[in-house]
Amino acid sequence: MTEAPHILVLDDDAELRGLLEQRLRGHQFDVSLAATGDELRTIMQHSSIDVVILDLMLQGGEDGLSVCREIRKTSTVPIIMLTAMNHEADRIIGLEMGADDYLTKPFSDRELIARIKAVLRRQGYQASEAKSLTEGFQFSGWTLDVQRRELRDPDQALVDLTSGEFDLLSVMAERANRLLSRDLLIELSKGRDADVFDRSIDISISRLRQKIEDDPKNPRFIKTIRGKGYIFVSDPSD
Amino acid sequence: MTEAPHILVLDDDAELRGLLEQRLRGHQFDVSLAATGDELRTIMQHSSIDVVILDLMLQGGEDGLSVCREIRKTSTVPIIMLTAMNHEADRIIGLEMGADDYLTKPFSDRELIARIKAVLRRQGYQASEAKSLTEGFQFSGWTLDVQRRELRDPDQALVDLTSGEFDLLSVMAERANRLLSRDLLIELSKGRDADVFDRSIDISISRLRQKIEDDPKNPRFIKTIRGKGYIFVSDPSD
DNA sequence: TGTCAACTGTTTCAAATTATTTCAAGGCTG
DNA sequence: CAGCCTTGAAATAATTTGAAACAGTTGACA
Repeated sequence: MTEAPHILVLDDDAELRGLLEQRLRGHQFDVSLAATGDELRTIMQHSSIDVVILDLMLQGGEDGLSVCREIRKTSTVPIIMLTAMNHEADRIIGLEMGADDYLTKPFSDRELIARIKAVLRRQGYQASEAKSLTEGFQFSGWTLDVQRRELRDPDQALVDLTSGEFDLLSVMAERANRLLSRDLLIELSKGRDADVFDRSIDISISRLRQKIEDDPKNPRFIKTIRGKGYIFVSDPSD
Repeated sequence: MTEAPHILVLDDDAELRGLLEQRLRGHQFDVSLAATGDELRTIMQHSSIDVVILDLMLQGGEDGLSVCREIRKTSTVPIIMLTAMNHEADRIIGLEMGADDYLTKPFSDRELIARIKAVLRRQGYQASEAKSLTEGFQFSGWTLDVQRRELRDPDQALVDLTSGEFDLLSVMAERANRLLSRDLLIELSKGRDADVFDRSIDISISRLRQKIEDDPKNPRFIKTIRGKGYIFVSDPSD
């Protein structure tokens, strides 16, 4: 029996906070509320959060995007942004900053719940990301075992990855279905900052594709987003 | 089980308002009423609306078209306009302003209900607009999977789209059956403002047509509206 | 009805971006 | 220390995109 997912809501509007709390509890979620970025930080340091709901527009010096970016420095928790306007620019910016989905105000309970469940499903929710560290990742029959540092294909055959390739794949699998910039990938997988002409990630991606893609020219898993980076598409649904 | 779609009616004629409310409720819709643009704004800010029904002719400073345009700045909710005259110009103007359909007064319940159901179906009614980001779009047997960034034709064959083509098709599918200006398309799909002589969208459209239209010279999905822009028709009847 | 200007469609080509190969430096193993 | 492996820089190839040019269409207006 899995426990209820724990949702953290950051919004400076007390009324909306209360409303969200009520609705989410009604749908069997655990809920924590924060009015400021500081409160959010405190809560995240002390409890295990499964989804963060962030208002794009906060009063005071803060805004949702910088909070989002900050969360992303230390966590891969799914983030859903709330936006006032349904403007596609918001979407692009939000997703580039590392949000997983967004919702336009006003929204119905139904919509919100659907999105929460969708991001949880997409991230392969298993009781608070505890699984990823201990057991690894699964995608379309493949298994990435972080402990043993082994990758197995759908026939359970070992796929020989170099250390660097394994690190890159881990980092991407851990952030599946998100846009990942080259800079971020270099930082996360190679532990150094990228300089302006750093294209080493392209080479690593290319080598990884040769090993895990059926048809490396038409990759299923590692998609290129021109001008932005890459997305590792995992597929909990099949 | 899905909730009843929520219809918002804006009309300054109290009698017609009451009549519409009664009829719509009789057909299992949720109904909200507004007599002025201000009322409409208030309601839209606080509840999640699935269809707006707008009278083209309002008294006072406002008219339906400007209200329509204003709604379109922040929302993709389907709009049905009511017009007094059966004049083709009205229709064109209405579509230009972003309406999804229109009805000439007088009209029967049956017609109104049919139009409402039609726009809901066209938008792929599924808990308002919640579906788009997480699930994707379907049109005439085709499948656009936003998550995987893949397009499949009716035979489920993968259609190879470039990053830019995919983005363009996504924003068009998200706003299917609406007039989309070049400027809007550039902003939404390329995330930048259009220059005066920017015709990059034409080229992208042309390339997209080569890939998804049976006969690119007589496109079924992507229609050109001379002097205005393009419309993505999600379910061409011919 | 014919003409013309405005508008749209398509091709061509070059710049920008991404993919892959080649190769050498450095690391690791035996 | 020789041989093999890994990695990334440099070079090269391939792809994507949009500007420019040209072709085709449409509709206004004489």
